[in-house]
Amino acid sequence: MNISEAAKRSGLSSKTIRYYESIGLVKVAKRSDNGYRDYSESDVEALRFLQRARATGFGIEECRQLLGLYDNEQRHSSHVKSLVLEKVEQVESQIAELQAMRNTLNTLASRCAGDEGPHCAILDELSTVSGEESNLEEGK
Amino acid sequence: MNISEAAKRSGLSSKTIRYYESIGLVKVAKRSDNGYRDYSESDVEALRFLQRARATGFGIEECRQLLGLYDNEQRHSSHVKSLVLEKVEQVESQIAELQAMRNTLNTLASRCAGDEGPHCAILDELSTVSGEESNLEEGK
DNA sequence: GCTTGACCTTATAGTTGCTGGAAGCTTTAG
DNA sequence: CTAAAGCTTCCAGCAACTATAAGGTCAAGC
Repeated sequence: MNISEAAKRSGLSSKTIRYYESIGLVKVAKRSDNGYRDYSESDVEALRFLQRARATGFGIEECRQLLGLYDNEQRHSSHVKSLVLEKVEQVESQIAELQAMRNTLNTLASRCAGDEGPHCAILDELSTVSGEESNLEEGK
Repeated sequence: MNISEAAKRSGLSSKTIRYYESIGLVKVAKRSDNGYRDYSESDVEALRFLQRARATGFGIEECRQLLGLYDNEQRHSSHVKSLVLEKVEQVESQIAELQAMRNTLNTLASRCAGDEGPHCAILDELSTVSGEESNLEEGK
């Protein structure tokens, strides 16, 4: 099957598939007589695996590891599990960062009248010299 | 003051300050006789504003808008507030995405024995054809 | 047989927000 | 006087693609 069919079935774009090939994340596709890439079902399986792993938050290099384990009959499932648990931690710390941001933003918004006038507590806070009594971080 | 002093006071790096100048986010700094950039207190104030806004989650283009409002005596605080509230929404949807990811990862991990054997539910799930009864998304 | 349009190919550049390094000034400390 | 630190500019690179250009191929319709 041609690349666009493989794209449709894997959920990746054709561009992304070529890109993954170019960085060696998937093996080089075999070519038809016309020079087009030609994919088999098992190629699509690997592509779908990647699509899922990426959507689940794994980076390219982590996908490379996962794919290596996927292809390795000698793997230990504990190894796979630890990659996943490590990723959970990373995702959780990202969540915490974003929550802190959201709290700061909400605090800023709550202090601003949001009217026709030019005075704005948000701008005041953003320009405040660190160390002045603003307590922005505390989300009061 | 020289750039490294401005960097220290604003919380940005010298590189970042030069970068902001190069993309027109801050006005071109005036130069001393030796060709070094020379910053005033009010320059530092703008830089600090940017440092805060970036840390609070605003992108470069959003910072440009905020800075425009900061410098505009005719602004309406409602305009600033709506920028902030829009950002809150963006941050919240990012949080939701990451939480979904985390749930998926936890579900994956919980199904994997994590032992010496090669069988691994995580790899099975990641390679499952969409539409088969896995219910990964539902985080069961 | 020819055209049209969809699909394929490669190669290159752009995205975001910086960071790092090279090569070459000036200034400062010993 | 010399060495180190600090400044300058410009170019490359990071992640993970996406967009664009310029071209080859294929299937359908006339």
